[in-house]
Amino acid sequence: MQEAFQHCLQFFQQIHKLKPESIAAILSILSQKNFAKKEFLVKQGDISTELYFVYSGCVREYFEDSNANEVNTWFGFENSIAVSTYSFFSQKPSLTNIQATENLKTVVIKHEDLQKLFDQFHDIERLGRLIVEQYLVQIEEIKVILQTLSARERYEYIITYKPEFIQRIPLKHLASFLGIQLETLSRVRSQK
Amino acid sequence: MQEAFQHCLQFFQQIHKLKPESIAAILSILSQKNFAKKEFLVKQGDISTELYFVYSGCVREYFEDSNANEVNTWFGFENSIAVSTYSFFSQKPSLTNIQATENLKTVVIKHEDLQKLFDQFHDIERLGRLIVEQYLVQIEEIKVILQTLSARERYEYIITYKPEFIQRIPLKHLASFLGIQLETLSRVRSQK
DNA sequence: CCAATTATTTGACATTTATCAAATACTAAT
DNA sequence: ATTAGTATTTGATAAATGTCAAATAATTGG
Repeated sequence: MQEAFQHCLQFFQQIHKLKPESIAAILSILSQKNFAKKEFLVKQGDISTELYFVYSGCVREYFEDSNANEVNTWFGFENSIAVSTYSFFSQKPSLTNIQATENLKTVVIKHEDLQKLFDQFHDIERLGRLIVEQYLVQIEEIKVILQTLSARERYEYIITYKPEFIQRIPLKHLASFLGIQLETLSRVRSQK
Repeated sequence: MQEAFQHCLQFFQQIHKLKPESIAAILSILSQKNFAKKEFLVKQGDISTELYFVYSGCVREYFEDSNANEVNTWFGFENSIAVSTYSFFSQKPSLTNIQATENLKTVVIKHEDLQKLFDQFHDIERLGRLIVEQYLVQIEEIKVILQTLSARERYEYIITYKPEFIQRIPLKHLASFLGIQLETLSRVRSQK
């Protein structure tokens, strides 16, 4: 049995316990995909047909704005789900790229397979709902950060609540995630 | 048959068609609640046990920050669902208030009843998942606004994509929603 | 190890936004 | 209509952040 699949399953079961048939069904649709650093899981403009459980490595989600600046919208590490939400949910072209920022091992779930599991297994649909609920609450938290905090306070929030970001994400990416300029972030850091 | 219930049901069915038994089950748990302007649907610190479909009127969601400033996080008009997400999902104390900003008619769904329907009817659980997915995408949109746009651009976004906000929401509330000061918003408006 | 690239810092200055104070405009209740 | 309260605007100034340029530091592939 694949190590990565087990981790993925554990991730799910921690959110919602599944019955044996559902577990078997999920295991039957999982596959594994590895990405080299800088490879893309999802490209802006493409329809995202897959969702990824990050088993090891790190990804970033970003888009290019009208001035071709990259705006980073999300970072994912081990034991998180990487998905271009809008595209995966609506099956319309993705607004964002998802890119490996380290060599990456993922477990893949295809949209089509997942829909079938949702149809067949009520408890998997429940799991899906709960995951989306959790994801939503996390995004709301970041939204409030962007709405209310100064550059310095945003950085302090990261230090306190997302210390792994400092270790693993280049400041250039972190800056746009926090909605500030790289130089401002650098200054805020030095005056701490 | 209550007018408001029908509207609520239509709202749901537009997102996901339900089977007759599920419709009947939903109708059996709906109730109606009206709020006078300034009344609270949810109070910061309380556990939110209800979700509201706004039939008429307008609500705002906000919290008080450490300096007792109000930060508005969401506005809801007719045909939307007002819910303190974190609290309703987790059944922990709410981080936000939800308050009627106009006299308000709502259809109420109790958390406890909803969980029972989720257990009993797979298609209602599906509906729940789809609603959360839509809500999430909307929040991500606002998050990007806060992450990337200047005060002027934020205001222009509202004018273009949320014109009803200008009509129905006092600038004071809109300002904190956009993460800018009231005076800045006023100036941005005058120089257009 | 070295060269080339990429990441981060620093400086000078411009621009945007916040802050504080006050004036004006609007609204709702009597 | 009048008054009190609330909402919005305006002005002067301070503070925060952005921009552009360049220096320094770190990392990576050969």
